[in-house]
Amino acid sequence: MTDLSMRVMMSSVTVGGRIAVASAMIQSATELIAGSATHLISVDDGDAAWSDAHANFLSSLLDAERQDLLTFARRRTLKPREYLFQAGDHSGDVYILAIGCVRQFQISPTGKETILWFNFPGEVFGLAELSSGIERQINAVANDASEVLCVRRTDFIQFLGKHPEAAMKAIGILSARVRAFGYVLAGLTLDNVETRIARLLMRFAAVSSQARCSVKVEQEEVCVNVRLRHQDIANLIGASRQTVTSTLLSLRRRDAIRMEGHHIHIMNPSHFQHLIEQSAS
Amino acid sequence: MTDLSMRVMMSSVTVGGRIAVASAMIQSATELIAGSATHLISVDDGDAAWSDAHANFLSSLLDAERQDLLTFARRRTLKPREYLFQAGDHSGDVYILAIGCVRQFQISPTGKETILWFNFPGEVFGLAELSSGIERQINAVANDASEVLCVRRTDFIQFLGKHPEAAMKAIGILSARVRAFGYVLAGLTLDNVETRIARLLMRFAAVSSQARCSVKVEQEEVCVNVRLRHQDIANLIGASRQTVTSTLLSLRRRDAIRMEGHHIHIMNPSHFQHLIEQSAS
DNA sequence: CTGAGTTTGTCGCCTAGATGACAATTAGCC
DNA sequence: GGCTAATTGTCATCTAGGCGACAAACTCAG
Repeated sequence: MTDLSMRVMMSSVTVGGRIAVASAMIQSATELIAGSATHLISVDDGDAAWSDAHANFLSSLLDAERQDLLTFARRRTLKPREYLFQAGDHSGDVYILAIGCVRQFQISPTGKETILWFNFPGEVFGLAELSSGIERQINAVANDASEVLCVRRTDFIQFLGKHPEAAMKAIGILSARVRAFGYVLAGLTLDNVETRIARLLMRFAAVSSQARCSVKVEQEEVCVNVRLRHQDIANLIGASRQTVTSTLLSLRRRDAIRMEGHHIHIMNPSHFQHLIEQSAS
Repeated sequence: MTDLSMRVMMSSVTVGGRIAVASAMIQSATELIAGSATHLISVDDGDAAWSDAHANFLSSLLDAERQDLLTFARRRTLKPREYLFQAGDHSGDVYILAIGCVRQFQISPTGKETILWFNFPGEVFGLAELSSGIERQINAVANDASEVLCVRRTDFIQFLGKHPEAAMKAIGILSARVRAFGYVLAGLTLDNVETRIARLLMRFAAVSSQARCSVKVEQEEVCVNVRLRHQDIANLIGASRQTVTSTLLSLRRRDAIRMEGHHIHIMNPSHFQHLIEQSAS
């Protein structure tokens, strides 16, 4: 497969009941082309939705489409922890993440944070408020140093109108997102904290870009290449920070995972998957 | 406002920070035109997403669009509890609910049901599996006697391609669905069972069709016109049946709600809303 | 290198809510 | 009307995991 054909490849393909996720990343800020995939991680079938939901919208576009979209785009650089938008804002932009990682979350009246989504390079977001000019309902903040492309809502709508194929892709991504949330929902009510954490890690491992993990990845081992504090994991799975800490510890003691600097490595995915299933009680 | 203009009215409008939901229903199976709204229920602003997510796709289409779509559609009648599709199916159809109520849910390996969504008349669903011809991930079953319009996936895609406006609407609905799930997610992790039930009732009250409630609705009182067993509520909010029973009982004893045959009436929405907020602890 | 600020690791206690096991109702059906 | 199956109401019991309160370990700016 040439690099060229890779450019427009969707990031997931179904292979006999399991899906092989080809993780892609934007290699150059100015080129914005999907890079080559180096690792294949198989995740649970139920998580097909998960990887489609994180699909690289930008690189799935045809060259002409992409070109057209980029003419509308303003580029914006974000420092870690810098807000892209906040609940209450009126900015009617649609965003595409070029580099980095953006966290989307809600804040409850009591100040608790619920993380809804992590955006990885190539993903579109901010579509939700696309309809009427309602104010933003959620918050988006850069998790790492990031670059986003900002497209005015009206321009984006116009773009989609002009390129039905692209609109179809947007619908596909959104649908996958809905399904992914469905799984999260079910998991939240049915699984215990350990299972929820384990599943989360598998998903992020499949979806986060592998390329940046400096440490040599052993044989089966996969890397969850997202900077996550225990508090973040807690906000993601709806548990308390303490519980996350001790669960993670227990997982480590059982050699299911390993810390490598600031990210987690899953020692043996298939074994880990197995562990998830039986722990589900 | 004439009946005619009503036909293409979107089902929600923003009114000073709160939204007034104009509940609409399909009055005649053969005509498929949105009926007139009789009640206005205001819900929490955060729930704007909720009503947009339940938007009446069919009646939001222009006449020409609707006509075009209907040429593709086969009609199917469902008895209560009859399956429309099941996890594992390969039916690549997109559905539009004409009459009745359809329940979408997942079954866990241990046999537990998680209800993801209730479809009300006019809603599109089954989009999720629209992308590649993956098999259905979830189950859909008629909650009441229902009628659905079935459109082959390829036809639907073609339809959207031909009518960018309609595609935009689909995107809008899907986005709202994503947002709505976000709220459910946050509620699930932050609120206790009483609050979750209360919020659920408010949402369903806003979204379910009012017209069928035979009993005279007192002054402020609103009707949650969906047939829900305690078990269903439990599956919807992720609680046990027993807890739902006793919580509902407690709500009744405090005159917050009232049973009317098989559905629940919320005695005083604003008071109820207040109750939700303070109970949230 | 240093000190403030953040993040992790550890305890013990305590409550919301799950679970199982019933009895009491109610609905649907012949 | 009468019978069965489904649904609701009630308890007593048990536990996962929340919460507060620390100490230890890291991070990073100056």
